[in-house]
Amino acid sequence: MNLTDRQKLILTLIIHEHIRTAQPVGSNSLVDKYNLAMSSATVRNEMAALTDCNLLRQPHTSAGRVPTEEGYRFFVGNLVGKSDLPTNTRRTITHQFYQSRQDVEQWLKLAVSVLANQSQMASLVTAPHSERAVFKHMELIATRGRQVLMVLVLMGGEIRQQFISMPEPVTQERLSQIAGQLSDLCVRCTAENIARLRGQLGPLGQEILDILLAEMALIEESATGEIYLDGMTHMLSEPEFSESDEARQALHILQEPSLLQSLLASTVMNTDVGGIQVLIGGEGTWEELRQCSMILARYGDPKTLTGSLGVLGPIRMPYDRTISTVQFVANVLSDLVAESLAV
Amino acid sequence: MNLTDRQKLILTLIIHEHIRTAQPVGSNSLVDKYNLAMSSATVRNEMAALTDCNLLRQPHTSAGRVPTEEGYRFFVGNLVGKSDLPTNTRRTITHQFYQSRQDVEQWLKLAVSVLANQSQMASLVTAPHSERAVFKHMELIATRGRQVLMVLVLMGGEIRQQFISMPEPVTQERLSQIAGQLSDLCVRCTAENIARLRGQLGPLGQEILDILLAEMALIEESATGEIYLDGMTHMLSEPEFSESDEARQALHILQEPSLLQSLLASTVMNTDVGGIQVLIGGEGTWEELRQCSMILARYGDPKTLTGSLGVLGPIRMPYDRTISTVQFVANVLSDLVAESLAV
DNA sequence: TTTTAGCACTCTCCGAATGAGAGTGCTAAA
DNA sequence: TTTAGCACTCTCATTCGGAGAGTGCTAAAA
Repeated sequence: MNLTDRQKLILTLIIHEHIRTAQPVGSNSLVDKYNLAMSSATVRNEMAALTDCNLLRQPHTSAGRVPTEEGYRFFVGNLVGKSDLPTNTRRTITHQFYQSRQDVEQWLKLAVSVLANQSQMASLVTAPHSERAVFKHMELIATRGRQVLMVLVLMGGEIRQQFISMPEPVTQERLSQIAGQLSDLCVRCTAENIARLRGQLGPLGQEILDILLAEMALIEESATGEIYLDGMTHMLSEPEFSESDEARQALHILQEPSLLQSLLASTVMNTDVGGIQVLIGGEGTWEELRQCSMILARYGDPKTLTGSLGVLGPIRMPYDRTISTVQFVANVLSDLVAESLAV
Repeated sequence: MNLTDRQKLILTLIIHEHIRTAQPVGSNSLVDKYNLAMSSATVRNEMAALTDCNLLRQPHTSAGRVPTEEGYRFFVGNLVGKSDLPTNTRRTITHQFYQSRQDVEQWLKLAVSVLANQSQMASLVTAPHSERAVFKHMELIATRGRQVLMVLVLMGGEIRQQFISMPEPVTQERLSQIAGQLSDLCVRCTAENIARLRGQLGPLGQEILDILLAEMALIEESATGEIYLDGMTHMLSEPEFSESDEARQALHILQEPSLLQSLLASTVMNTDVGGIQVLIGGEGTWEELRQCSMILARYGDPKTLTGSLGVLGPIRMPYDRTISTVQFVANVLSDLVAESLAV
């Protein structure tokens, strides 16, 4: 796709103008608004050329032009600059993170809310997660009746918990003893190694071992950590979603964990930490996202713990600013993860 | 409000018909559809009377009638029967709960999803929560670096956890020792009693004690447990929310935890377990809910642990069926809580 | 060769006019 | 007390006719 500088300029301006107004952009209004040093006829000729390249599209004869998905893709790939977030915005965000409790859950909630507020779109963050589950420590805590909470800590620092129901009430002392014993035996072990312990324990220990194994298998299977969402209602204020049926489809993808996981698995999970992925109009694969774009990034420590985050909005979104925001928040989270990994 | 039986019948039929069609109901179509043994003129007279009582309303002269909020309130209060849920629906729901893991979190997620699916509306469930926080047990678990997870169990079985950041790395043995010591000292104590221990511990113990106290204060302050939501997208398919602006306002209330908590606090929290509260059109207080109704209930064990649950939908909702559903799910959850309280 | 002025043409988006349809309230008779 | 009949009202969908915005093409200007 070889475009002249003037064509690139005109494409960029049309995209900016369309993002601002959500309306088709005409040659006259473009020349007027940006004081271009050429006539509207010239612009019209260039527009016709861009339309031939499939970068622009006319909703109908005698309407202005609207960027196509391909147009947006070209814009994002070639024309969008590395616009940094304003310094004071960055400071505000950083400040919020340092003010919050030193607590992964708090960070993630804050991150998803910052993304939603800054971008005015729907946002998501997944908790950091490691592919290999290596045992570090476990606790068993009596809650009430025969219900016991099992807390499992993995080497990366990831935490999982699950309630289990004992066949009969067990005292906290006994639970602590079993947990201590298992912790000693299993430390630094993967699920396979732990499986070899079967038969070396009492009946109660055996039962808990099985649950532990099941949980570790579950962790290794699952592609992501817990999913946090925010800003869903922002979608509803965009004009393209005023017919709420369009919005429903897109929001449905976010709210259905299995759908969202497979979406993430086939896109951003293949990206390196620090990289950004831009999904425009569902890219032909995701029917429900035909009207939407997503900007996704990966954060964390590549070797140990990684998670995904991103925003979902209309195709007509301010890509430069949004990409910077996503990138910045991803970096902040990566730093926080690194910091908490360091002793 | 004294209505003749015939007026009650006509009001009921109009409400049913309006719920079905979302349209104003006219006298002729009503007589036709239900084969009434009276003429449309008679119906018209009764409709005029009901309009005088503020139970019906005309969107404009020469349109049919639409129930007013007051009309719905009268209907719900006086005319709606105790329609039980169909047996096989009840069986399906119960079955789902018994198939799920014995885990409070799983139960709540299932409950909120059952409510959403059965009612085809937005639904919410809050985790069971007790007003008084009485200490039962605590654990401290090293995760990574200086991050430590504090798990706090209250007498009712409620669990809270929080990450804390130690000034320097601490071994798991030391943490377990402190946790054991504190657990022994604090068992069955309220926050005030625990506060008296200040000064009787080493510096590290002291620090953890302070965090423990802060957490217990937080628990006593908070009105509800964690909030689970589901079915938000159902709202968007109702015709009254096709202009998505209306939907945004209502969904916003659900997604803003503080708003939702104060809404619950001023309504269903005053209800006894087993009771049902129906909020129609925001009841003049909740501007954002002017177009909505909520059906709320309280579940759990009145003395120890209670939570709220309910659905949010358009005013024009099938109250009888929805009330039964909410009530049934509340009972199921109450049973599960009671069962897990029993040893 | 490139740019631009001019112009005919196209398509959407109101606003007004119109008629069909549904529903009402009133009156007078059953 | 109920009902048939009727005049009246209001919405809704349709049609029609500019006004406005924008295009593509052509021929002249740079």
